[in-house]
Amino acid sequence: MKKQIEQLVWAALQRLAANGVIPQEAVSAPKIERTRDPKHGDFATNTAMMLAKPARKNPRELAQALLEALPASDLLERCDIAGPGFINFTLTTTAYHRLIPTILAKSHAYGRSDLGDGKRVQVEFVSANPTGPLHVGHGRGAAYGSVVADLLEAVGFNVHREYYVNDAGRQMDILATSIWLRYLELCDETLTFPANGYKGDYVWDIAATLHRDHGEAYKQSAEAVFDGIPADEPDGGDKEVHIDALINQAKRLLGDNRYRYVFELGLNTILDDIRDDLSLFGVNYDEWYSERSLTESGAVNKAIERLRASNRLYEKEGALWFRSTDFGDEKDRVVVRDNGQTTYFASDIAYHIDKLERGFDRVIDVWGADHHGYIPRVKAALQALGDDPSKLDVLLVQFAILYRGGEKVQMSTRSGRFVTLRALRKEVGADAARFFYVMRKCEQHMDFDLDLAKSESNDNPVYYVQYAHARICSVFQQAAEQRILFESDPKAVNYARLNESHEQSLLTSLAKYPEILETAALNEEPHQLTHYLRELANDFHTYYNAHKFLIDDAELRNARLHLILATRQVVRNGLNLLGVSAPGKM
RNA sequence: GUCCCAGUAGCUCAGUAGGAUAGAGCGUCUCCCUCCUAAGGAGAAAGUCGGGGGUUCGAAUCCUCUCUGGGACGCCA
Repeated sequence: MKKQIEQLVWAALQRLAANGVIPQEAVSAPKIERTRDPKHGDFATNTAMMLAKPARKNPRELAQALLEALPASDLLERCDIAGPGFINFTLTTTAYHRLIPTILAKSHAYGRSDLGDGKRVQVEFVSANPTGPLHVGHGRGAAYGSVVADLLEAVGFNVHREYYVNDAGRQMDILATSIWLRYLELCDETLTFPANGYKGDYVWDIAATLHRDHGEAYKQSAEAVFDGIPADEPDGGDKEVHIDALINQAKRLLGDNRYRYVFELGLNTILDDIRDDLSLFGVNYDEWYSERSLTESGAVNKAIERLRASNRLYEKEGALWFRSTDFGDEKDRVVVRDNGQTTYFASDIAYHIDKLERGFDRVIDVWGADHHGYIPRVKAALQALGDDPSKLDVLLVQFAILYRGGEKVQMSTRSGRFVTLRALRKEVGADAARFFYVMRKCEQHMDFDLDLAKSESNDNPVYYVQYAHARICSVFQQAAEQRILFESDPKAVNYARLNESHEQSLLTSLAKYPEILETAALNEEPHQLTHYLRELANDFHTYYNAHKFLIDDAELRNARLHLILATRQVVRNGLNLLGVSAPGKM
């Protein structure tokens, strides 16, 4: 509907420009918006006020000229000039009534568009290190990223969903070593577990698998393992030095093959768990991209060589630095450490080059807000290599801070004290969790009150929206049970009978849906959709309380039933995009 | 110290590519089930949009200064 008005105003502007009323160069796409107050009609534009200055005319006069140039349309009931020069458009009720059969015909496709023109967009999200189960912080990125991806797809982008698997690097070595030490404990060895090791129960589980499958084939005495290892932090040492020494010891004592086996066992077990967890959360990927593959394919070295060739690298204190300050970063960054190992940043450069080489028109990274300092250096690297950094958009998701009993819940993967996404899902359900997560703008800090989320109270807006859907289903259930006749052809219904104000506001809300999808998708703001659904549900519940649908007047009954059928379709479409179920019964 | 985010009703938050009288939910206070699910609805009270300047026909929205809170600033990943 909005688009149609836009086209009308655009045509009028062209006509005025052709007649020399306004300068051609001042003409731009008119801004049409929904009015807040129904007294102002359905849509309004401030175009006349915007053009008043370049046209050297009084805004109201210009508005009048614009109205006279407006092509005729059966969409419009009337157009008025109001206030300082607004033009208000009031649509005919038939325009709204026509919406019902349109929605029912389009069904699940109602609201979708081809705005994105099939452009290829990659959305990378979650990408948590596979060193432990996902926790509730990852959950927000998962819900947000997947809804953004779905929204973009709904407005016509070709979307590729990707998880970057950090399957190389020191954290993974720490995990492998932690598993092995727990395994030794299962072999009745007595040892002091390192302060910096992974202490979660899942580490015990993986160690138990190793013990069950291989008995004591991986056993070494605790004395041998800790021989010559510098002190841990509680004993006055450095925990980082301590754990690094233990990693080296594990590699030496186990040998390459056996160490690799433990490492892979840990990686695969946890990755499987993450895959399973996300899939049960309604989050699915097109690709799981391995960090290690970048090293193995030589992509990391190639990226470093390219930087070297473009003269952006220098050596200092034994390390190799990238001069990111040339591109606005605060300080230069290391790509190869003094011990010869490439940094995580080096892999990330290679990864982002690879993303652009794969031909995406746009690349979206969903990161935790703690990574914000990381953006300039990645963009700097892309720029240094002649890529277009504006193709990369990084969306930062603020942490969800958990509260339990009014107290902040401390989280740390390493210590094993965290609330997993899996636990949250089991407690509050995937529907409520997803809805909650995307209810807030991503850059907004979020207080996630576990007690509130756990209590299945009616405070939870997801129930409110789902209830609207279930209620409509229930009406049709009743109609069937009472053998009430229902005209099955939406085109054979007399919608002119819908003249209650409740019906009008419900129709207005239904008409807004495509507009909401568009702005929610283009601004990467899923919360707009959750708010919209709440309003739509509110319109329906109000209507439900004010009027009865299963009435004797067959003509009116059919009109009303089709209206709520269309409403159900839109509620269902919206919930579906959020990855939330639309139950037929509650 | 530098950077990022936030500050709107008692609480949690929408609204910000400038638009008409700033909106919801929760909480509080009144009402509504012989009626398609009361997990609902109707109504009321509640605001110096952190503060000061500026830009203009018009500012919660843009600029500037300032106050307050949260976070980030490794040859970690």
